[in-house]
Amino acid sequence: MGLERRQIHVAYAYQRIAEEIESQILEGTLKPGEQLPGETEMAEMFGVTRSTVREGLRRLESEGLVCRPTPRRLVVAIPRIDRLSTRSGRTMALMKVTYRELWQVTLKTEMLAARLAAEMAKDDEIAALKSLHEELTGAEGNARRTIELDGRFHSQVARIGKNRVLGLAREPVAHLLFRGFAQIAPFVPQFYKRQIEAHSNIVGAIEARDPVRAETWARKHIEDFWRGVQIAGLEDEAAVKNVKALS
Amino acid sequence: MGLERRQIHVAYAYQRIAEEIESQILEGTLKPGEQLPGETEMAEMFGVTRSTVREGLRRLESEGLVCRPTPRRLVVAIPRIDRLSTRSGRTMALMKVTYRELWQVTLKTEMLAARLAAEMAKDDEIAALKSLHEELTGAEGNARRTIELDGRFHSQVARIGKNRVLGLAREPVAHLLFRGFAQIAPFVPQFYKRQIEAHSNIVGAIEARDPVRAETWARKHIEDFWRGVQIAGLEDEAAVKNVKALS
DNA sequence: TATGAATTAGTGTCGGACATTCACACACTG
DNA sequence: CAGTGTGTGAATGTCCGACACTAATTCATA
Repeated sequence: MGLERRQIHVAYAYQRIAEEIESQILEGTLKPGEQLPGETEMAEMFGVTRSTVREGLRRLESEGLVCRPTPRRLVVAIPRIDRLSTRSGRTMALMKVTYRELWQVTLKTEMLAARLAAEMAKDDEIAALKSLHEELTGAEGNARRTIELDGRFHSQVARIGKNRVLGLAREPVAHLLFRGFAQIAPFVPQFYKRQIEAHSNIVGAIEARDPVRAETWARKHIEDFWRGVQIAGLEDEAAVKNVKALS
Repeated sequence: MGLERRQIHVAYAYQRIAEEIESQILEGTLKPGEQLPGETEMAEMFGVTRSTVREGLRRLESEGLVCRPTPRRLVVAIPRIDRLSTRSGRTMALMKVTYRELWQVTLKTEMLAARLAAEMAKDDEIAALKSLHEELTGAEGNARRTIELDGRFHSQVARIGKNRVLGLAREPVAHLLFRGFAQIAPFVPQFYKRQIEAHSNIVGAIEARDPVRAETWARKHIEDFWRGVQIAGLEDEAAVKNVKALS
């Protein structure tokens, strides 16, 4: 039986400022796009110094809830997905997650993405996908470029599926996993061709609006990647050595 | 053909400070747990004022790369998963993602979580799961408590699976989706019982180390949830009305 | 009306200041 | 020696005031 540890947390002024503004954004009192008053004005609004306001604003900025298109305009914003991705990616890297962990999740997300894409695809989206695919075909042998284009290909597939939650969830994971291509390719040179072929089939299935086939090929594609991971002996290896190199 | 608009971005001092420290953390020069110099010291290290350093630090703090257990200790940290979750959750709420989007993803994550749990479970983890399940059984009829315990149940299942990436990816999504329970329960009172039954079966399958059955029950469980969503007519409804209420 | 110049106001940064309180070291007690 | 009290110093949180630079706005001009 004991004393519960409860946060006393007599929040500092700069924290309360941040929280206050945050609240108003989340409540909807402040709407995305709306412009906030100047620092000086806020300072006297909240009864603190400008320095204190600024410290609070830095936090909101970093959280993506406000942004400054130019130093003079401070507007309410919706956090950008890619920023969140970066952050998740960094965290996973710092946690030293393994290829196995990444792969298990990616297998599922990419299958889902492919299926949804086949269900939802519109012609222009397919065209965009094809053009990406062709670019990738041309990049055969170039690991760096392949990784870049592969990532964009899969992102595009996901985008076609019109599921923003999936987009949010898969992005950092897939990104980290596919980076591993660089470590695998030297062991399995035929990987380029296999990848291109799998992508072809995925595109084909999406174009044919065949969700099942799309999902199947996505599965094959990602399973194939796992084989590569195994050949390279990376299963339980941390997926990212040098976290810094992520950006 | 034109001049590309490229970010000129003559970074401000406070940004550079943040980036510099960030770099050193990501590179590994600064290791988690390590303590940083005082603000004054940093200020003269970087040749700026303390105010400027502070603004930079606020960003790092908010990113979770450093934390202050007490105002006097500033230590390098690994971003906490729950903080990331909060942020993703907020973003999804602000984006007004639908139940459909959340559900499509959750179906897959929870199936995977259940399967992995059945493969990896250790006895004490199962015990913990059972105890959670009993608590939930006792909460029948209480929506708020049910949501809380249901969330913890699913998180525990995921934790048993020993896949941190899955944990990271599913947490905010599942959290948001399951909150919908409160809107569904009034329409489908028998939901409490169905949920308890499904959880029982999941626990049973995990205990029996039967991945397939675990996955199957997880699927049934989440599919059932979708039926609830449909009955309540929420399919394409934004999953979170009042973002603020996310806590 | 559209273009350019002038004005103004606000940001980024600086330096200094002070109260509070926390970290560390030391003394004290059992 | 372990564990508890005390005291000192230092660092934080907050404040104030100031200035250069630049971007938003206003005004003048064609």
